[in-house]
Amino acid sequence: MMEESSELLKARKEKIKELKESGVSLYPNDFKVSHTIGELHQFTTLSPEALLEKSITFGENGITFSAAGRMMAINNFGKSSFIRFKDRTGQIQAYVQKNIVGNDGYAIFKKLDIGDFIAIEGPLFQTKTGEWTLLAKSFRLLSKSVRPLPEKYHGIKDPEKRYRQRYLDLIMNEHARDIFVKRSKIVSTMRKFFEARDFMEVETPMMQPLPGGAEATPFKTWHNALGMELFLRIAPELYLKRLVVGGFEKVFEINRNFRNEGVSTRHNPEFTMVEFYQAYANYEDLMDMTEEMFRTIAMEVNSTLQIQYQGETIDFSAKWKRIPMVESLSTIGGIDSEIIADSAKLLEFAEQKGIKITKKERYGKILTKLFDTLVEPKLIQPTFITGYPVEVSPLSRKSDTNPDLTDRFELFIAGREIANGFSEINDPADQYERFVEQASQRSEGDTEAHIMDADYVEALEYGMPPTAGEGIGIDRLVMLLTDSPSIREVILFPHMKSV
RNA sequence: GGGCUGUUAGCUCAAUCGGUAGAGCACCUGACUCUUAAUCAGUAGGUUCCGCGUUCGAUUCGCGGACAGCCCA
Repeated sequence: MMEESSELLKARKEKIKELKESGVSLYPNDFKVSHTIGELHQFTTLSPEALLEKSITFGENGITFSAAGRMMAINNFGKSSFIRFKDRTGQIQAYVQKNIVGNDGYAIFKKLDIGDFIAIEGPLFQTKTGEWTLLAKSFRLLSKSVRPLPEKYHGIKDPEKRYRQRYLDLIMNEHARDIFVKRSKIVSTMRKFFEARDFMEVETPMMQPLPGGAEATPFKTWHNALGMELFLRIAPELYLKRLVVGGFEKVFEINRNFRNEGVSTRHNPEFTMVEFYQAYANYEDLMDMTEEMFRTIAMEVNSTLQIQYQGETIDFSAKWKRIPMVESLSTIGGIDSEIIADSAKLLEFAEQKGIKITKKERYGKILTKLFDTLVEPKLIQPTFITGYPVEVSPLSRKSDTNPDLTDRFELFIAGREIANGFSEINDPADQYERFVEQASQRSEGDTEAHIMDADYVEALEYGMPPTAGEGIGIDRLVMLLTDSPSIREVILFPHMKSV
């Protein structure tokens, strides 16, 4: 890359040579800032009493501040210049005058470029338009940039470039920056939410000998020293429940899962989930807790419970609906309840709708597929769908009132699944049978069916307290709270094909 | 996996019917000590994503490929 030689790069390299010859250090490492730019702006809003108390004075003879940041704009006037520079907390203007920094100093200043990191030392004053500005008594180059930044007004727009060179996106697009600041806040708020409820954060294996806890195709890898195949985890679920067996009654893990699937506006092969497990709780307790959590996060991040998402207003405040899946198929999906009740008619109906059903797929799976296409996209407001069929819920506890259904829910917002929770199976015999059933579906060609995990069943045989657990897709939650149409907007470095 | 669209200067975008590829910003030179996308004058900057084909001539038309965006499964 360095040997690339456009006119622009040549011009910068020439300047670098001249700066070096003037004895200017291009990459010094000894400068200390006194204040962030955000703090400087705060000072300008203080009352006269507060300023007096802190001994802060403004104007040409005011006290000296030192701030540093990346130069974003230069307006040059021959013998003086206005510049804009920014740090993580904001942007401020500085005024550099030849008669203050001297002829030699100004000559060096003129060789600096947009994109360079600079330190300014001097007092704050107001320009004739009232803008607070740092008057440069002195300045210093802190780091030279060699490549020009994207255009100052239009910035960088090409999505491919924004994702591959995210640093440019973050420098130029305030909105992109805000998304990731919010993302960080969402995760930290969530973490505090759990800690306040006596949950313990844990880390379980990302490399697993048996990939489990979800229905998905895993990535494979190889451990040389152990001489064994390992899989990147598709979910932490089974390990977290082993911890509940071990006596950690409230645990959570916020981390990456990996699924060997295509990429889309909703899918990235690695994505972040929180999973949490609580002993002596059931799936209904978790629905209550989920509502509370989402409200807490929304208030912390957006200061409102009315979420604007892609033109829709999503209301987090009202009590969220809880609808059994079978009921939703008629009331929302518009399927006649007689058809739903009859397995053969249902199959016929699904085929009419163009939904592919393999011969071996059972009633519960057909229900789920119909739900995915006819109901899910219509669930805009937060809605818990409950009562998932046993066939598609190999880790969920069977309902006491209907053994074909499980004590499970999924949460849908804006037509997307965002959370999945259930009362856990703690009967080892039941779990073993479910695994056997999954294995048979696997042998019939369902490559995503769950793998028998005898080690996990053994753990259950030592006894697990009644427990409920849930997973929430962090990326999708961030999409919602930042009004982002694509998952790539909320992942710093989304996966792209190599060029 | 399928369909549609896109790829032109560092960035954002133009280019008529197939006829010497342009602009703004950035860069460079000059003027300018209160600008706010500063202004004014001038200069320079191109593998038009890659390959093949049609043609006297291809950014433009055709075929193949790469990457990306959107939609669908």
